[in-house]
Parts: sequence; structure tokens; C-alpha cells
Amino acid sequence: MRKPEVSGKNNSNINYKLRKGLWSPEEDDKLMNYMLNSGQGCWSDVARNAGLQRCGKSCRLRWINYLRPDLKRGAFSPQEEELIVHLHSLLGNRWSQIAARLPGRTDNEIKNFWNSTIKKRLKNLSSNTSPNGSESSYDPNKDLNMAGFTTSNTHQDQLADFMPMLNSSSPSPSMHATVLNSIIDRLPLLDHGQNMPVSGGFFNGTEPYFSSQSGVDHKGFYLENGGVFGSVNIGAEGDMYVPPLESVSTTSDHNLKVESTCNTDTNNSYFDDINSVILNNCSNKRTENRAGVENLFQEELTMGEWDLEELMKDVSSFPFLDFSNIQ
DNA sequence: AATCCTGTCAACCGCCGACAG
DNA sequence: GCTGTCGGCGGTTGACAGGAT
Repeated sequence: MRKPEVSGKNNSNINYKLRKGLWSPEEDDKLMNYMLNSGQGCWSDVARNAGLQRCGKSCRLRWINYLRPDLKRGAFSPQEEELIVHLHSLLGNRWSQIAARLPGRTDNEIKNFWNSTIKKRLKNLSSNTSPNGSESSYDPNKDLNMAGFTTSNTHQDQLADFMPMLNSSSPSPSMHATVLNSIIDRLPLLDHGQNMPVSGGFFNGTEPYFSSQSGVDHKGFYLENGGVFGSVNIGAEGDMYVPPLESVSTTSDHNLKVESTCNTDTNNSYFDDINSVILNNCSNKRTENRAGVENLFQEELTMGEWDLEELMKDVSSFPFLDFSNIQ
């Protein structure tokens, strides 16, 4: 936190210089009143018209990160933590996009939380699990289930079914396809709901149901560590759509590249692959879940522009998220 | 009680893309 | 096409609080 200050050397120019640093309660009142009465316009106009000696950017930041009425206060819930970790594994440091999936949370808040809490936790756990210290760098994305976040033993057990195959030292593309098909085979048919979230477990059998505050059962796809990947909604016409998410990439470009190679320490990415394939299929035609699967694992597969907006738009539909505590 | 250390978080900075003139 | 402005974003800073020593 910074002490309130006035930019510029000469305070006699206070009327013409912009203030910096912490916001005073009076400034907050001015901005709040202006925003509530006049709504958002050009931020530089907001600053001017509200009688603030602040730059537009500063006003915007203050409003977004602090004054906005819909902000959720308080500590992150374990569910939110898990969601942040998962979204970060998908999106990287795209805090704004992560924040967009967490109602009432700001990108700044999430960024701070990640840098101060989660990152540290993951690092500690990572170092604890590599006693010889051979892992010079840690990858939070590999440590999701070691970070003390809630996981589902059920899903771990279910995933264990696939581990022998996944742990194959040099699985062939056909092996990938086999595993993938096996998973897709276990996908429940998603054509029996109308306008409501439906059971859409990643695996069959013992997938747990989650109940939202509204009492509607939800279910998501699960990640390797029990994290919910996304829920599935069935439209009135029975078409399945996967809630979208903004463009995402785990690579430097915006194409999601799925490596065909698989080794024992790439289970995480492997399941991302699976999820992406499933979701990709689901977002196209539910009746053609299997279509194209055989062609997915080539030397290197580029899935093209993969708009996560098409995958996880409505993260609020995640079954375990309970936003009823928003104050 | 004083000092040090660490975590938290509000806010700034610099960059980028979109857009208008 | 160039330039300026603006909004948005991610990285970073630094003040403060609270725990540890």
C-alpha cells in the first residue's frame, strides 16, 4: 500500500496534477456516487466529472478492484481455490479470464492470491515430494493433487483403471486412441435432459452428484485430480453445449497442440488432452463423439483455434461452486 | 518491548491492441 | 499509414499487519 501522494513536485499545482497512491474515503465516495448515478463512461471523463484528481486508469482500477458493488469479499473458499488452480492450468496467467469465471473476484485479487498462497503451497509441496531436490523447477500444473486441494478419491480410483495404459513407457498413437475411446465409451449419453444441467460424469459407474443451492443436480467433467473440468448442459433440442471460455492456449500461440508422445510424467497433460478431445467432440456433435478420435493422435496434432469460450463460459455452473455466500 | 521477518494486497507501471482522427 | 488516446492486462512494487524471535 502506498501513501497518498500527489504527482508532480509542486503541490500548488494540485488542481492540475493527478493524485497517486491510496484512495481516501472521500475519493471513494466521489467515485462511487458518480458511478452509481451516471454509470461508466470514458474513464478520463469519469475522473474529471466526479471531481477526482485521478487519472482515468486509476479510477477504473479502483472501481473494478474495490468499489464495484458485486465484489465478493473475504477469503477464497476451497472450491474457489481448486477452480483457480484448474483454470490456471488451462489459462496460465490470464488472470482476467480466470476472474471472469469467479463471480465477485477480481483479476488482481486472484493474481495476488496465486502469487502469495497457491504458488507457495505448490512449491513447498513440490519440494517436499522430491527429497533429492532433483527437480530444479516446479510446475504447479503437475502438483494439483498435492497442494491440499480437495480431490476425489472416487475419480482417482477410476483413473487408476487407465493408469497401466497411461504409464506405458512408449504408448503408441493407437494406444492413445484406445484409451480415449474407452473413456468416451464411458461417457454417459447426454441426450436425456431438457434445459437443465445433467449428469455428465467423466466416467461411468460411481460418479458423484453435486447439488447446487437451487437443488438442481450438476455434474462436471473431472480432471485428473478430481477437479471439475466443465459442466454440460443440454438444450431443449437436446444438443449439448459446453459452456465456453475465452480463448486459451497452453502453448505460446493460440493453438492447442496435443503431443502424441506420452510418458509417465505427462499424465496431467494427457488428461488435458482427453478433456480437450471430449469437449471438442461434445461441442460439435454429441452423436459423433467418436468421430475423428482415431485421427487425433498423430505425430503432433494441432486442434486449430481452440476457443475456450466455447468450453467453459459458465464456470458458475460448476457443481461444487457455491456462490450463495457472496456478500 | 523491540526488532525482524513474512504474508497480504492495493496500486502503479509499462506494454499492447483497438479505435478515431 | 501515422499518430494519439483509451481501456485492458499482467508484472511488480511497497506499505502495512501480524507473527516470530
